Amino acid sequence: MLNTKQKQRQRAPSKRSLETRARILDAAETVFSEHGFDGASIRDIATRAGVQTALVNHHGGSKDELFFTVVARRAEPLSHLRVNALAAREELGPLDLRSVLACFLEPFLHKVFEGGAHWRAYGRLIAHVSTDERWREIAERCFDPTVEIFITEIRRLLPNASRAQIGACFVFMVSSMLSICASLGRIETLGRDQEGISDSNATPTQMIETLLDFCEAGFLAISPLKA
Amino acid sequence: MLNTKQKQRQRAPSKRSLETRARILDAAETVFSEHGFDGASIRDIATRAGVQTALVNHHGGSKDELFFTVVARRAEPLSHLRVNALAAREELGPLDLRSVLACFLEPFLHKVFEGGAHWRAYGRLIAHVSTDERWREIAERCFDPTVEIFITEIRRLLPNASRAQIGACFVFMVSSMLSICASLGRIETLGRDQEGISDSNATPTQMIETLLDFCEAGFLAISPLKA
DNA sequence: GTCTATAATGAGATAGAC
DNA sequence: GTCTATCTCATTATAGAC
Repeated sequence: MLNTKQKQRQRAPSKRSLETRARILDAAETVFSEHGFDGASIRDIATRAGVQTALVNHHGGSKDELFFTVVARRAEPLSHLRVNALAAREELGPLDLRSVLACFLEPFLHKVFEGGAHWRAYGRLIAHVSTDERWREIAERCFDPTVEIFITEIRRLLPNASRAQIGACFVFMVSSMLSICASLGRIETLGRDQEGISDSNATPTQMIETLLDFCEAGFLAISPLKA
Repeated sequence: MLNTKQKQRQRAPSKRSLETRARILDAAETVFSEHGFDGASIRDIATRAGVQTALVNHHGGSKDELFFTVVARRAEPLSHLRVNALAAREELGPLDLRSVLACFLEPFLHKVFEGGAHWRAYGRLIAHVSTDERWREIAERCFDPTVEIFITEIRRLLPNASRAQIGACFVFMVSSMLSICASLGRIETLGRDQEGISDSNATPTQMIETLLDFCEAGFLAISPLKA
């Protein structure tokens, strides 16, 4: 299903073609994020992009290929942001656990909160990808190389935790991170009391801090300090 | 979409009818859990149940109604397991945070790990429900009454944490719990080193303990002990 | 590259016989 | 309650004109 070979382009595509392609990918990102893979239709995508359905196939290939392209498109810049954040932090002195987790979580969540509607849609899209075994291969190809780098750092910082525990906690952390994209409304609902009164407006910054507090403490809890 | 009114039954359904209905709901549960709502087809469900497609509509109503029925069917017994666990634990003495979280997480995860293929499928199904805003209403009706009980207890135990923080952490916890259903394979992959060697076989019991460690510490981290 | 038109398939739902 | 047969509609994908 995931035949993702690139077509050999004979010539550099025209500017107009590139714009159309970008519009189609943007539209696909939005529609996939709202309805999931099966619930999205090429027609919806074409309508939103303002083109004909045939053009979606022309630029995006099959529906499967289009989905992969949309997920992969932002995965690479995201990976760079994460790795660069880690490298920049390493310049400042020895890494601690919280910094490592922050370098993984913050680039993504900053984009989701402040990167505009496209990144917000992308966040929901990745939440879909993460709950469907069908897209495991996409997740592995797009995200696991970066994840391995961070897990290696965490293992170094938590030598007394087992690999299985660290792997499990990393998945817990990613799921929690994605729940901010997929379930923000639910977080806000549960943050109110029965009269619907919230005792604090949860800003994006506060939400990221809460997630970091939660995950940092969670990782430390599985690492017995006395070996 | 979520018109869930019950048909007025004129007569008690026959035993055979009830069995057919159960087979259809079981099949729907499996197919929905594997392909999501949009990816599942009434025809798949009928084939798996060994009946004609018309029978699926007859017993399950529309596809939407069928989906709601499948999610709600196990939500009620699950809610009772959770509330009963909390009540039983309260008999033994004052509640602590870990016990409250365990009474929420363990009934579900015990069923997922030991309750057979149906509960395993149900776990994956709920993971789907939780990442799709479209099913918020189902989640609220089926699960939020129980969630409110547990959040009330947690607030009592963590008086210095804000409601917003507790709500967020509860969503993190639920997401982490569901990741065990939806991403068990990914947890196992990330728990190995690059040679594919795992340093500990993660049993269900160990995984539940890891999740409890992670979440308990996470909640405590957002509760400043000195007011 | 872009469009119109259509092919080919599969979907959910239902009417009506038994 | 169950089954056969079918209706109606939406889907992906492509062929071919411009």
